[in-house]
Amino acid sequence: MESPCSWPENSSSDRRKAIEELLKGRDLALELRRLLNKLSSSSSAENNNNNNDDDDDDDNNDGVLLLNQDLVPKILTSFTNTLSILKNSSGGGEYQSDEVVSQVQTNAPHLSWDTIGRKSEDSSGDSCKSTLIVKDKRGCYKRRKCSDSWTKDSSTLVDDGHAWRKYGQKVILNAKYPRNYFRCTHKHDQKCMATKQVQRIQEDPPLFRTNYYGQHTCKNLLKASQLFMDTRYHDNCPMISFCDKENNYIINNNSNSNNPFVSSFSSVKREYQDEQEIMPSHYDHHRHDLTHNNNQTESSDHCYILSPDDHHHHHQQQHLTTYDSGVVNSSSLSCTDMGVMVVDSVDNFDADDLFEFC
DNA sequence: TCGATTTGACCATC
DNA sequence: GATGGTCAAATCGA
Repeated sequence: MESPCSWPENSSSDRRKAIEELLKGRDLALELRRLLNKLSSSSSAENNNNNNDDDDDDDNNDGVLLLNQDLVPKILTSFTNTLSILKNSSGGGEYQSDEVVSQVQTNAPHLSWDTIGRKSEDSSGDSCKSTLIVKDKRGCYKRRKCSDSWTKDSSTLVDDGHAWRKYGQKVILNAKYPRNYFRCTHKHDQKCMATKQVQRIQEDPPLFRTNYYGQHTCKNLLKASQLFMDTRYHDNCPMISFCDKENNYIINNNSNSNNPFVSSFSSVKREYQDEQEIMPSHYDHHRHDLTHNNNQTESSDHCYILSPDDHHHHHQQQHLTTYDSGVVNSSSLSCTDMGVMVVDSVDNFDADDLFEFC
């Protein structure tokens, strides 16, 4: 199996920077945990005594102030920097979290799109005869030879933040699973010609290959990576989503219509629905996450699931269940008003594990 | 009713 | 002729 970690040789400094940022983030998270534990203990003590102790209030206020003004921004900055480094190291593509990405920027004939939305090739070579395509001929197209394309291999079907619409499915010769064809939802309204093909290529462990063709030109809904980053701007966001090795995003189930995440996710959700047919079991897995089913016992690497009903229990220790190679581990996390979760077992965090995801 | 999916047909490329 | 990519009518579902 192809190694999921593929840092370019010239990005060793990026890797080092990323490690430094992650270590910094870990230290800050530990500090945050310490503060939260302090707040939690003083809060519970206050409840037990039922006294209005001014000193305790001051301590809590100071702690919250410190969280708001110092630790949380630092932690967010640390992870933001790390993601930025990873993004830059990924060859100019969008932030890739866990998939194997092989960008294929070939020196191929430049693909252009004709006025009727069908692509044609600009080529001076004799072998690439440019042909005019008549729209009213059904199925008329130029077979894709090469283009601005890249490939992702992933163990799960991941949300790339774009709205896709399935337009075809094809049984491929010598392939066990059919290939699914997706185009950008905004193909017609914004002339966005990005497409992708998703095909399951391996049964166990499940592996999916997604080929992307063309760049999005649409002003799409928020991309997944942006969504993650933007959580810092939503003071009321009940959680920060950690993306695990399987890219099982933890989704806020709070139906807040003002949250662009919610509205934008609907389109992605449809994609998952579609891709259920590609990998029903993993789609179920996604669905489990989306519905925050904590009773899940199905194995999945490092799957963090949060009980949906707990996210508004501020300053309260919450239970985080991790599934690691079939062994259910438990660690605790803290959730604050700022929507920050801290994995209690951060000591076990290995930065190299993260790099394997890149 | 409208948007998304399914699926057979069509056509370019190999 | 085989194969793969796309279209679009039919169908589905919210």
